[in-house]
Amino acid sequence: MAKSLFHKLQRLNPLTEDDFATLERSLGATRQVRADEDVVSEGDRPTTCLVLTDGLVGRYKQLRNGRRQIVSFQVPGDFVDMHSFVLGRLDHSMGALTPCRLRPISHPAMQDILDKHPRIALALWREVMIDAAVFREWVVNVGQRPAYERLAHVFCEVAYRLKVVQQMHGDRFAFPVTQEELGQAVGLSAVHVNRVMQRLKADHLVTHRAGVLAIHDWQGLQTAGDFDPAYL
Amino acid sequence: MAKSLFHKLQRLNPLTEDDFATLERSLGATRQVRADEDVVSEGDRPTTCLVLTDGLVGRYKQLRNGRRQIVSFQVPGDFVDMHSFVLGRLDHSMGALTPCRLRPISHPAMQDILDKHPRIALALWREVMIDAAVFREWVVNVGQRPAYERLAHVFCEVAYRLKVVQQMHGDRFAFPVTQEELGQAVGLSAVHVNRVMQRLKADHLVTHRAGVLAIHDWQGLQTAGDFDPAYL
DNA sequence: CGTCGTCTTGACCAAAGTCAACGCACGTGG
DNA sequence: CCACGTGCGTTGACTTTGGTCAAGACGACG
Repeated sequence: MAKSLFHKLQRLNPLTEDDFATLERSLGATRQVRADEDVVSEGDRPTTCLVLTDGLVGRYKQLRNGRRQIVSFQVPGDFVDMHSFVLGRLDHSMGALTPCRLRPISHPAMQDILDKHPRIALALWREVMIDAAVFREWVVNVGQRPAYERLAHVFCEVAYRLKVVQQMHGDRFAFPVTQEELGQAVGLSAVHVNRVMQRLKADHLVTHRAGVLAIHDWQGLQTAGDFDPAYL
Repeated sequence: MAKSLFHKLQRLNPLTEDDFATLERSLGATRQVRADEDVVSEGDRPTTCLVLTDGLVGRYKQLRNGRRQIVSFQVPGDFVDMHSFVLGRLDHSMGALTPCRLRPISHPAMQDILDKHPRIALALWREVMIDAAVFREWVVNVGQRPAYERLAHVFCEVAYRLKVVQQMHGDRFAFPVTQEELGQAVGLSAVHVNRVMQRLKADHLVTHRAGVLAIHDWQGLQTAGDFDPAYL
């Protein structure tokens, strides 16, 4: 069983040995996706739900004018498309930002879990609701905060979520994302992201080098980003 | 039974007479909320879920610096806080933008419905997932679209959702929202909203007067707002 | 060693914000 | 019934934030 998934679910609703055994049985063979490839695409009608076990994926929407907006980052342990189970057709795409590994759960198997394993079901619904909370927070971030706060906030969120699944190592974590992509996540141009990153570094809050993000002043970063993890 | 709720659920997953009877029995006494009052507040731990039967409410988050972001509009027929059922504590507030009427369903009653009435349950989960899709679209809207498109897009969305619950009358619907509030929804200053509204009017797309929004060119508005209802 | 993608920098530009004043409609109280 | 206050919409002048464009540096990799 993927370790991240374990930590994640334990936090949402403690599960029994038996629950985990059930999950393990329901998970299909690992699928690998190369960086910059789509995991799923807008318009797809998947027949499975996917669990991200390794890597970083970006959920995004492509606009007609060519721009794109990343609407969330997904980290290991995330059930990455519960909507496909309920809604069928996807309204957005998900792209691998790094090489990824995912494991599917067929929709029937998912139905079975929801029907017969209430503890897992509750954990899953909690996850869905928290995802929604994350989207709301992103609306706030992009809608109201200036560039500096905006970036600080995203870093806090990702760090916090990675900590839950034990993917933070000390004050640093793997975050091999270009400034272009960062810009697409926070609604800024790559150039502006660049300048703001320099300010964040000058203020001894974070540095981003060689695909790893190091947080030098966690408290300061939270303050700068107006970050409160209550929504997570 | 509230008519909007009926139309809404029929669209999400057709229900039987019996399902509706169950719902009707589960709904508590109507609660009235005056305009500008909060329906629920951040930090609350409600013991009921609420169905909006009349009026318009804005889901919002207040920032420490005093600004606020409206993250969605809720229209009649909406189950307005399913998260309270799953998560307990609210991460945001909901304010009545107009006088509102709401009917509660206690959490135990909700549990009962989800356990024993799979058709209703499915409709509800679809609604939850569509809400999430709306949040995603708002991230896109606020993150990538210029002011003019942004406003056009929100108008399209609200119109579309009101149409579903039969609250559009011809090309117009009640939308008694100040330009200040509109700005809080799309991440613009009230002054800028004002100027853009004038352009929208000059372009014969919409007019907003006396609390009603009239759409003069539905096709044009959709194009201007880069609106595609696939996510709803 | 050269190429490609990303980061960096500078000069300039445009969208949207801010501030302040004024108009207008509505409601309240004298 | 009028005078005034209040909230909202409107306008203008000015500022700021962030966008765009273009060029150069840097670094990984074939």
